[in-house]
Amino acid sequence: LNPPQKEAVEHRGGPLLVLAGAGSGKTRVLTRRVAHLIGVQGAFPGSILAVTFTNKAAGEMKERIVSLVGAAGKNCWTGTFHSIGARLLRREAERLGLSRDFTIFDRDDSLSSLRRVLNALGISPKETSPESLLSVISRAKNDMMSPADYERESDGPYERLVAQVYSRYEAALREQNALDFDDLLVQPVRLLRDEDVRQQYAHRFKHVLVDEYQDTNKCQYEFLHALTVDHRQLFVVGDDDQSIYRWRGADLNNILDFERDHPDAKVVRLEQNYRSTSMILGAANSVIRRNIGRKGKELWTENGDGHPVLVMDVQNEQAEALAVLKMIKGCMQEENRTASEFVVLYRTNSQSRVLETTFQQGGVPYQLVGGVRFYERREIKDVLAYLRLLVNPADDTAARRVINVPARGIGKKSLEDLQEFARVHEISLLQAMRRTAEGHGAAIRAAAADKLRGFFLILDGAAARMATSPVAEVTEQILQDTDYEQHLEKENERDAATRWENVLEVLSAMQEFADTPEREDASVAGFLQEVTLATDLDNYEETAPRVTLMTLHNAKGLEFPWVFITGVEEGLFPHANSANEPDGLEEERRLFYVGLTRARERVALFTAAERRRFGGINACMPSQFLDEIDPDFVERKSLAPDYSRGRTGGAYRNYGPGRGAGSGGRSGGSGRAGGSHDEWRGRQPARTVRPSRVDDTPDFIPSYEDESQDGVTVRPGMRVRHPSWGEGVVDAVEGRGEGLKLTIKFRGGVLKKVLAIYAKLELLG
DNA sequence: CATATCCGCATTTTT
DNA sequence: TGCGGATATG
Ligand SMILES: Nc1ncnc2c1ncn2[C@@H]1O[C@H](COP(=O)(O)OP(=O)(O)OP(=O)(O)O)[C@@H](O)[C@H]1O
Repeated sequence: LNPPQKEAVEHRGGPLLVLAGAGSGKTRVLTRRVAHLIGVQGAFPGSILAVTFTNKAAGEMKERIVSLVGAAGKNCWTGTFHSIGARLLRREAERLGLSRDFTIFDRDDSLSSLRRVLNALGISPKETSPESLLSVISRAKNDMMSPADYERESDGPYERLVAQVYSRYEAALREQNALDFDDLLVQPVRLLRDEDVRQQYAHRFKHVLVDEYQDTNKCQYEFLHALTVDHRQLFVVGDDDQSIYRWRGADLNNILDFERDHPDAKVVRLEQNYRSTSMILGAANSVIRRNIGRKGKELWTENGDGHPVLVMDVQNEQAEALAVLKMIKGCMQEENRTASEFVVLYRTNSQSRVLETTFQQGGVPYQLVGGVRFYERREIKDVLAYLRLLVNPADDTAARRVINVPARGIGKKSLEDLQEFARVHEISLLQAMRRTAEGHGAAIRAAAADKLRGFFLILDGAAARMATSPVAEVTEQILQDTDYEQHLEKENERDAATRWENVLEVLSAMQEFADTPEREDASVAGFLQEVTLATDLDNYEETAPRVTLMTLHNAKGLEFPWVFITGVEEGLFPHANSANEPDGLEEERRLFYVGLTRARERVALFTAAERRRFGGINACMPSQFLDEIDPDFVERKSLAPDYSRGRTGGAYRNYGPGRGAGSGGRSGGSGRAGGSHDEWRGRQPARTVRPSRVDDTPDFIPSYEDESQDGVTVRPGMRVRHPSWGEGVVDAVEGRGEGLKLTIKFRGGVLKKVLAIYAKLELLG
């Protein structure tokens, strides 16, 4: 630790803020602080509450503590705000009038409940989008506004509508004994408004520590305040330049006003960056300097200059993916790097698709973080819905989910009738279903009622087994009884196998959960909770020999030797929608800063001339952020500018100025410097099976052999040789550029379809 | 009521 | 382009 780091770690008395830029060791300081509190200042592990940004980081911190002080270390509370909130609420459920078995609703469940509310209010989801309503409500909750508060302050017809929906939505959740994600933050604050409870917990948690403080919201602020207002042992670390969650309610003022809110606060600044080369740091600093209202930090490093940030112009997203792939392959081969050293970052999840397919075809293993979460997949949620009903029979959302899975002849109409019956009799949907099955409920068709009886046979059987058997076994029986595998096949033959595998994975997760000794909450509710709060990031294996693909948001707090950022184009990054939000551009810039500062050694930014979006091809302009990087830290390169039908592509060519792209000279868009297609093609050697490297390829672009032929027009009838299949004749040509596929007839009439750039083909004529 | 097919819309980012 | 909701048909 350097002196200021040490000062922070060893600080005694009063609130402390470590305000420091990227890679300056904030997280390290936080971890060491916990160790110091226990090891040197004699704090009990049980008196420590440490909030981390992921559950994984929380687990690692706890492990450290346990290795430091032994089993007692388990008594400290570490976790994300959400998981800590959930844990607190399970303990204190009755005080809030909740049952201990409450269900945590994910976004899907919340939306489903909201849709039902809209339906009951006669509001058409077409006119009023449930998604945007939910986000408004979520925002209100994170700002600690109750439905009544919202109603009071509502202005105009839309807000009045929101107020009404919000209030009904909350009631719907309470009726279902459910909490949404935001409740996990809001309800603990409500809980701590009871002075007795507050004192009890404030007394227990004598040391409260928070990582990534810049992205806390009002609600989290109040939570921390309630716990620390008396003893003032609040230790937070953060970087205002890395706040990227304003859109979900994060309040930068929490960190900006820390000193004002805590007059007795000490602020420690860390200015030495240990992560990145000075080129990368210089590039990142030059970008973030453009934001206004910053605390302002000067970062320096003892690390060497390193290499400039590479800016690559490519034709389209396919060329982009391929270029990334090739660079990674080249580096792995020639610099002996492992796949785990690379991360590919992007602004939107949809950009991962082309990367995935390219990596698959190129045989490079990857690890996708984010996107559709595992436990949000339909088949998984179906299975878990049965468990949810066993734990919490009031969970109408789960009931709605499984009522017709597998098909029981209960469609829209019967469901409506059942829900209406439940509403009139003030019972849960499950109870309405049971009464109907027993013959004194809603009037639905006899066949459907019969199927419902079958449903309860399964559910009640499972409930009975639950007392004696492990969850995994109970679930397995449910799957058998419902013929779920067959259901999957009937539904969609193509995906059935994958889906079933996912289901089996859940079973093994249950087993693992049950087999892990000394769990705080080993109940089924505990399992469901863990699963709902788990993110991909928690399962992320940083040392696995795979390239990481993830959004820039998910990359916060991580570091990699090599960072690729794709899609650095106007409208995508910064995202067009950000223009609608106040200070949206600044937040995008912070996100860019976060991306750049993940890198230890090298950064490559990609900007495409065109990109497929919604099926159409859109022309793209390079992102303004590229111009904002100080030219001294940039090296600009252009890849083969254009591909035309029937020619395999791929050689790197250098068109741009070697250095200092600056702001001028970009008006023509990117990557089109090569003139017309024919002209360009005409200049290529007639036949180059293994082109020598383009001379001016700078040495920091990994040198690799281009595996495709370059500049050759392939036509049906041409003879080729394949290393393993021997000689053959091109039968058909489809696709273009990097996606060029050849159907080749080999000896014996064997037809093979190959991607030209990967098949090591030799052209014979 | 289930199934097949069509159409329209979407992509910002996440617990 | 691809999914999910809406509509038509059996
Ligand atoms: N005093 C130090 N000596 C050597 N290396 C250090 C020191 N402090 C931190 N590091 C290293 O610097 C890197 C960044 O540390 P850390 O992740 O804690 O920074 P951070 O400020 O939390 O970064 P960010 O805000 O970007 O997430 C890590 O690899 C860490 O091991």
